[in-house]
Amino acid sequence: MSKSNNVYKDAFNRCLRLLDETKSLPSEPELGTLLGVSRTTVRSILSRMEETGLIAWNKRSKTVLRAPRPEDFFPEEETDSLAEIIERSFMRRLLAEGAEAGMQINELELAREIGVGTTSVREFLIRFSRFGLIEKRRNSHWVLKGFTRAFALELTEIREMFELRSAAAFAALPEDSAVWADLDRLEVEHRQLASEIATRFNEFSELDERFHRLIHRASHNRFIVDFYDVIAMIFHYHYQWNKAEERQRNEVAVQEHLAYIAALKSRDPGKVDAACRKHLKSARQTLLSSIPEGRQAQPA
Amino acid sequence: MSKSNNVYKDAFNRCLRLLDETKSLPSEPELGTLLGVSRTTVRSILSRMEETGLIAWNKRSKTVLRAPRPEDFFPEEETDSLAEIIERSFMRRLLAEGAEAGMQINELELAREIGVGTTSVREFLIRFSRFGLIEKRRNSHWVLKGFTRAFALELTEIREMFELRSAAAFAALPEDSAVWADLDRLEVEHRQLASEIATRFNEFSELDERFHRLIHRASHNRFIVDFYDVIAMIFHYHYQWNKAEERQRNEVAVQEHLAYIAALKSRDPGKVDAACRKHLKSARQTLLSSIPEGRQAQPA
DNA sequence: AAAATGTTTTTTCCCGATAAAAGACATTAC
DNA sequence: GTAATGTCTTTTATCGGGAAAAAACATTTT
Repeated sequence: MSKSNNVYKDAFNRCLRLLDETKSLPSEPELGTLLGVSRTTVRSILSRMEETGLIAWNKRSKTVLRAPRPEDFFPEEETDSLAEIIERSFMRRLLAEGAEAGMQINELELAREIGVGTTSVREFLIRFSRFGLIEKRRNSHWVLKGFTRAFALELTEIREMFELRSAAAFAALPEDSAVWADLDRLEVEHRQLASEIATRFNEFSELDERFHRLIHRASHNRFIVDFYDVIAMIFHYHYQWNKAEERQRNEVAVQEHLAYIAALKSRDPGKVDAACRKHLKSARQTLLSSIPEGRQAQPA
Repeated sequence: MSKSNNVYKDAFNRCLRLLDETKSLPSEPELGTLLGVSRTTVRSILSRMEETGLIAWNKRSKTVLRAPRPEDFFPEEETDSLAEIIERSFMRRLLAEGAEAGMQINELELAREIGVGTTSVREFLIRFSRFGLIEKRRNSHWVLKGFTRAFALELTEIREMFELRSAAAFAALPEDSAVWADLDRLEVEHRQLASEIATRFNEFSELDERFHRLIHRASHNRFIVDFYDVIAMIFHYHYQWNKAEERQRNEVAVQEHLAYIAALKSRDPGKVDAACRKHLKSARQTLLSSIPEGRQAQPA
């Protein structure tokens, strides 16, 4: 078993959802673009859909025969890529108790525990290293630096530097730039979410990420844009395992975003700076307050 | 052949140079620390030294029998790690003519060309991706973004942001911090180099890196410190293949560094900021002027 | 002839295996 | 009894191979 077919399975599931909407499927290249996979994979999907009686397939005609049933779908867990599986396992360990700074990370042990080859674990660790949480000793093990208070402070320092600059660049964008329409759409989504915050507060994370990425993109600097990956990763996992006060936290953040959006639309540098600072400050507070006090770096 | 023994060969060569200085070698653990390798490797080295009549080895006594001869050394090219070999080959391609933005990068082709396994190339590309010059298409090839004017501008933008902040932090460091002694030493080295610039101008690169790293370290922020890797890599390769006006360029830079050092020692924030800005500005100019005009990003 | 389908080739992703190197444990020397 | 040496075990670095997925090429359909 050298490579799982999760790409196929995931695309198959997504394709099933398309069946509900139409009576017949489009051409193979079109489906490929739609699903983000190659024609090879599209044809595998169509083959199986034909076999299981979902469609009748003859060259260009792909007629839907019946609606998909729950058992037609591949199980969710089989649609994840190896990288995602490894990332999740690793993050669970990292944020769990007992993951102290200075700890060694063993590729072989990780691989065995997760049930994957060492190559995949190595590649993951190399990719992950840019988040600043682990460090490699040449020809030897990785060292965990730990999700410490220091890490959070260093992260937010850069974030604030980058976002203040991006926000200023955003506000200076010409009137006819497409970003203003994007911002308007995000504003509407924020208002909707604000009005139903009691039930939909957990949808904030995703909106938050889209909003900040839009702002960072205005910097037109790949290093700033890429750095948001670090922030997004930390927030994603950290809040996934730390639900305390989530609702109230998000309620406050939505309002801050709305003020921030208003400031951007005013295009007044002073107002933008103030609104941005205010939001970043409370974001930092939230992150810091959720780091256990005991989680300190060990002396080297 | 699964792994080359370049660690051993490199450490062996370095150990040979130690023979000149002493009549007998220290203990195995001590040698290990000195050479930065494990005892296992130290023992391999000692074995060979005994075999080739360089030392007499019996338990604790390791007496030097003769001075090392040129033929005792392993060839230089056998002491490089695979990662270094791949990096050099890749950078040569990248900075050569014809490496246009948008070009595809083929792991298999690279591996065959360099004569290594695909795994090593993959790992290299993942590590290299943080430099912002290449980008991965999921389940598909890498795309070259190219060493363009835009790249240089984005890089220097961050560099300037980080270095101004680091320099300010540096100047604010307490009198008894160890960095002031480090700075003094660097100042002496700068003065020495300045006085012999006509013959030693090519030693500037290394000094430059040590100087800027010292400053960046004052930020106490891992993201700032790590970002210097990007700068160092670009400067290293770029100047290696671009020797135009090297002497004059370095002569100017040394003087700027000396002014910068003086400003830091004055601990006057205004002076530090001015000296830092001046140096960064000329560094940016130098980098930009050396990028061929034709090297522009292609429309997506 | 443009765009689809059918077929073949190439590349990516991932595993298992193996030598190099590190690390751990046992024993000896000072 | 500390610190070295001697020996054994584990981990890392790297390759080759094979299935999944992409990409390229050939053929047909509209």
